[in-house]
Amino acid sequence: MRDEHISDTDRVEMAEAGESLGFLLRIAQVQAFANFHDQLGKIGIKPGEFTLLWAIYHNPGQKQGNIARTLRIKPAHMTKLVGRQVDQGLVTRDIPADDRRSVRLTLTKEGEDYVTSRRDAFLDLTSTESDTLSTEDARTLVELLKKFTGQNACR
Amino acid sequence: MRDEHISDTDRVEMAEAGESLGFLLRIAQVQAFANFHDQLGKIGIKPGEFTLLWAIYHNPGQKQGNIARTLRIKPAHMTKLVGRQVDQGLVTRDIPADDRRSVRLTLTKEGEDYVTSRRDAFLDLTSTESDTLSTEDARTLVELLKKFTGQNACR
DNA sequence: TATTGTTATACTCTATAACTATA
DNA sequence: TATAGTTATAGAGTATAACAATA
Repeated sequence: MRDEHISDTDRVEMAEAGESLGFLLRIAQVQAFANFHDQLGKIGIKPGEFTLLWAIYHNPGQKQGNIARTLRIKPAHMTKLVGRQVDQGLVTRDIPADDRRSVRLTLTKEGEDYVTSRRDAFLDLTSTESDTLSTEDARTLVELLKKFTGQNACR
Repeated sequence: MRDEHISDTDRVEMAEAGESLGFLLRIAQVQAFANFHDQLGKIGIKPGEFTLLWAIYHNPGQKQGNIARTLRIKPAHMTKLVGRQVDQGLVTRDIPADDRRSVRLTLTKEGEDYVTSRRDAFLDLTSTESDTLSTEDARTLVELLKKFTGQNACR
């Protein structure tokens, strides 16, 4: 099974791992973020941070835990992320009377302005990420990823 | 465009971002790694670490930089990763006479044993990652990701 | 001058567990 | 007892820039 030779070209062979979903997803994600990051940096957006603001914008008053689960952010990290955005004046925390354990998140006026002013740049990027794929392939890829992650299913 | 209501269910709406390749790739990767990590942890494998050993195993004597580029590992981080594996006695560095700037990586006997003993467990996991997809969909997804990342193209 | 890799620093994210307070 | 979130700590990964050695 072992490649019994010394690599003499620049081509790196990944054997069975080259067919692995986990491996390919990691590579693809890093690649998508490379484009993403380059562009977003210019307009002062960090992917993770903006995605969180985006989620709160579209789900005002949603429970912190639900947003964290959707974005696959761990509770401990979520606390820090939210805290940072509260400090920046972009987000407010509210403790609802009906369940005083939970925290509901809403954007401040500044937070809304932050999102709306960067919305177009953000969406432009997320839609033009796939230079190497045809429109049709990109759509199929997105649909399969949605299925895989359950983002289109009820939770 | 804004959702003008207070979220009253646990469902989190991502609007246009829910169609974004970057967003979905991140979610998918975290999800794939959750399964992956749970299982691999039991047999003492870290995904990134094992993937690097796997790449060296299949490309003995390959230049460090080429492997790093394939795995999308940054040079600075690669130096540390390789150093750790050299310290563990799994990898050896060689400076070739024809280009004394470069480093060629090879597994030691211990490194080869490490990979071969965990090979089946690793491949079992990478092939059974996709519970939520049909075999056909999983195959399509893998092919599209390969196309997107250029893993099947020459470099 | 350009390339290969190293060092150093700071930051982001993850993993884990112990903890508070509420239910 | 279970759930929602917090705090604290350690580690993994990334970004960046300055650097040495070699081509």
